Amino acid sequence: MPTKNIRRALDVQGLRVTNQRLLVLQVIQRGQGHLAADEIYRRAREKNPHLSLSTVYRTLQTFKKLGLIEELHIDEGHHHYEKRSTQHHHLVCLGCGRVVEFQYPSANLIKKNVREARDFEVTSSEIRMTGYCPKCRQERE
Amino acid sequence: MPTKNIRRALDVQGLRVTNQRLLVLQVIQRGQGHLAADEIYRRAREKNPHLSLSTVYRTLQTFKKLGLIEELHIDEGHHHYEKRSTQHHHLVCLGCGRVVEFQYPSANLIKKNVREARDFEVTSSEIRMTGYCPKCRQERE
DNA sequence: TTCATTGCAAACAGTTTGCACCTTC
DNA sequence: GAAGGTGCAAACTGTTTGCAATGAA
Repeated sequence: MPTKNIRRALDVQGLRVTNQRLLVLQVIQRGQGHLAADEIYRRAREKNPHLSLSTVYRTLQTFKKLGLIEELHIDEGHHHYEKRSTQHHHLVCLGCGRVVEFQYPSANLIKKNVREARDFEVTSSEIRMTGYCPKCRQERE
Repeated sequence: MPTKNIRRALDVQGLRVTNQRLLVLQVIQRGQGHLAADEIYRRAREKNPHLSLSTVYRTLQTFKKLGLIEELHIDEGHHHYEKRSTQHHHLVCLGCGRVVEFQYPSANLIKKNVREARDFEVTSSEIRMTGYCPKCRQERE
């Protein structure tokens, strides 16, 4: 997402464009999927060692509300964030913790069905599977 | 699940059958879906006021490992637990927090596809959607 | 100049752990 | 009697918040 769009997204809400916000967003964009807050913090601090962790959290909440990023509940204990993009889902290996993303086009169909069957306005959906990747499966034997 | 089966499940692992474990499991079984740890604690204490919260947590971990219950990541901040039963999924209302369960038979198909496409041994899957229930949708207008 | 935003430290919530005592087998 | 389980309090982890200082508009 070019800077211009971020500016607009913030502007519309009367929010200010700060270095911290631009930096956090940059980290998330470069980070290819599901970063935890403390990892975002770590990476962002390489560029701006003054950045505080609470700013990271506040920024993440802000971006979430703006719809710029999505919050995932991949594993226990903490959240992950990633930029909002083409819908994809997550496959979590219980052995090594690796997270594989996969597309599943008919997820939209499920969404539509649920909407109709339950009269629920669905704003987001996530399919999350856990199991063992080929490598960990081998090691378990 | 009758007591006999619980006993066996524990027995097989060399684990002991204690009042606390039976009590926690009973609460979960009666609790019809997704209880948070502190709610389980609250309910169990009505029967045994001596029960400690850490025992509840330890018991939940034990049951999870045994496959007697499942841990869900429905919302932020804390986990939910429910007895392992017929596969169902969750629809979370962002307005009132209500969680509606729904069945989705073709979830198994997705599972199978993912297994084949990714060579991933899938042990569990959850579809989680967020949105607004009819009531909250009305109120938002 | 004004008001949103930040950094810091302190508070929180949920969960885990060490240890002495208790219970199941 | 031995080993596993429990209760308690204290520790931990991830996240949030109050407040004074800072910086974008």
